[in-house]
Amino acid sequence: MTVTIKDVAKRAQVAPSTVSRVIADHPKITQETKEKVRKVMQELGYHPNLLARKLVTQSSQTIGIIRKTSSKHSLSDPFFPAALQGMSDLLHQKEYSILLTSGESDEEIYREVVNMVQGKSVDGMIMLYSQDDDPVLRLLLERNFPFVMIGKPTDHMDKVMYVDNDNVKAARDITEYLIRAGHEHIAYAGGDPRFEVHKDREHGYKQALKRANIQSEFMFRQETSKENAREIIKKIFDLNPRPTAIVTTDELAAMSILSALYEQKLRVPDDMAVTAFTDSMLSELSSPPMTTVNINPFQLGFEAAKTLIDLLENPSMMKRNILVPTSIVVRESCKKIKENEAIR
Amino acid sequence: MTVTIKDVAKRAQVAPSTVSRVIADHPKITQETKEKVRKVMQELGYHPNLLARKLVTQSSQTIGIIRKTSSKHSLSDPFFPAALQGMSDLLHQKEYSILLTSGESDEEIYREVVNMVQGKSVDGMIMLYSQDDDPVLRLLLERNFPFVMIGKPTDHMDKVMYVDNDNVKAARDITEYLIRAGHEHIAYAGGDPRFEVHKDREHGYKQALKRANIQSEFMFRQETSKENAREIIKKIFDLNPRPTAIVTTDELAAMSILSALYEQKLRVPDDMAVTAFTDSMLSELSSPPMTTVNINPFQLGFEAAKTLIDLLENPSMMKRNILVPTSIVVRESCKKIKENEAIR
DNA sequence: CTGAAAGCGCTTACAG
DNA sequence: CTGAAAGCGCTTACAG
Repeated sequence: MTVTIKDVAKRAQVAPSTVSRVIADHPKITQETKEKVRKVMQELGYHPNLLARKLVTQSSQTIGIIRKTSSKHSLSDPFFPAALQGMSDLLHQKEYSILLTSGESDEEIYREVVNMVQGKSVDGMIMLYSQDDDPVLRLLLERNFPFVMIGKPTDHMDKVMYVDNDNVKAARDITEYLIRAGHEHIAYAGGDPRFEVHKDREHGYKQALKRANIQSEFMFRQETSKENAREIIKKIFDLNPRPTAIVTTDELAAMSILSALYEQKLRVPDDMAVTAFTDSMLSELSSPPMTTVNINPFQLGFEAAKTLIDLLENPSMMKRNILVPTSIVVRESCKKIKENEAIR
Repeated sequence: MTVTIKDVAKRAQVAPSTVSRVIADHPKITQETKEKVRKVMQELGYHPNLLARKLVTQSSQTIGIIRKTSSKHSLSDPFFPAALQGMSDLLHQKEYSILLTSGESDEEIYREVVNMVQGKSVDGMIMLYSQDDDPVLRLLLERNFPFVMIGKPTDHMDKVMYVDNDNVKAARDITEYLIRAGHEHIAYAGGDPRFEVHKDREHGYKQALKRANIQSEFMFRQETSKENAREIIKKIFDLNPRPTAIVTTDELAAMSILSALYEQKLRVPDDMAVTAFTDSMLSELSSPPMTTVNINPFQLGFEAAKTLIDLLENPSMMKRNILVPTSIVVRESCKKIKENEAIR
């Protein structure tokens, strides 16, 4: 039923190997034969079987993407689609396909990765997270399998290539921005510190306070769902002195906080300043639009893919890590504290 | 370097075919041989080469997902990740992998699909959209290639299996909801009517007005970016009589509208009622939380994948289309118009 | 219950 | 410049 290289060869009266070379546009085949063979391919509607090619060339031209889907939260977080788009852009350009993990639990994901790696389904992998003591990371390292991490490895720093923001700096910057705006009591609502990214951002927040000689520190570490946001707001407004600003570390968290404040009829930025991370359209479209750390998720994805492809094309390449710069996009969710108010 | 079935066979002193059967857990192999072979597989760290298996079984155990990435807009729209998660869940359960298209333009996407289909990289496809006069659809149909569409086909209705909401009804429902709340002048801000989904929703909106004997109709069809939203709001407030409610057809559009209203210091729902579609976390987290048509995107993805797998397992199965029910989730972005006001 | 052989559809040294 | 042959790593009738 399906037409193979042999059928083409027979019809064109050449050897299968010649057809194969025509497909590859091998320079040593005459223009004449090429044309003859191509004509037959047309006629027969021939299309190469990629599976067969992959088997013999031992290369899948496919990249696996490992994502954590654990929290329901992350489903709507714009980071994933943006980073995916960045990877997708570069990989498409290089003619690589994208294979996605679909597991929920850590064990499932681990098994999928084993399958991809050992089953030769992918030539390389991109990890979309960095986590303490991660079996997936260990496996990749053990097998010496090409991969790039988005985020900073907690371990084996010298062995893994990664693409990341300077998250310490990013969080420090936004905190300092608030300090410059006159805020002295600043709360932090971040994520699970088992993930490196959150460790770094906590760190940056603390650094900023320290440098400004601010003693008070208010950390909230649970996933910032709407319910948790309510609690956080409640707690914050019970505090004395109470924080006048909240640093959050993703857009959904920021929106949850905005929402909780709205419920309490508290105004942003008048009653409370709020900042976000990521900077997708959400920050622009929220009410009020949010002042946000733009971490360039598209670029993170793009550079990760690029680094991985470079590595595959040149396996002995020097290890290199890439820091994608961040910037603060000022919108309307923070305002200056008046001098006299700042002192109270 | 890599250990193959032959290596295992040699070490276990059996034939390669036996090893193959052990892997497949063939019932006619003695427990004894199975154990012996499995032990050797362990020792050698054997893992089957999936590529080879796929070539010989002529099945890739992979599903291709065709998505339009054209508009930048769609990058943050929560529909895609939610539907992806639904497909992912089912496919993972059935041990299928997911291959994503990465093309931007229609031509690129088309070429990718040709490659997947002809190159035997996927066993079936899921189309995440339905569009007029679509070459991709034509190709799939011509090749008689198994696929399921999310959305309603514009053509060849009898030949394509699809999973969809009843979008006419969904839009009618939400419009009627507003009418029941006393709104008489209701604007509609929807998307490009080349996509079937938008045609249907326009239709539903109009139906509701007609049934209620409402003459005034206000349609805005451009992609509802923040800028367009500003213009829409401006136009609406110049209208006389002016609409008191806006039906939007996705969450980002709704947020844009909310944002434009916020800029003008107009209050929702007091000055304007706004409704959304999809119902991800966004509708819950916006300020105010939005009354939304829940289209169950996860379920759409899940059912599409399920239908496709059923079809692959039983190619002669009866064509079946699935309608995923929608419901209105009432939150705070609409309120009743007072009787006396409703009359003006 | 197990083995030998053929074959999935390609590519790539090796010859000539 | 082109062909014959071997091989990528599996699976699956066919025998016995």
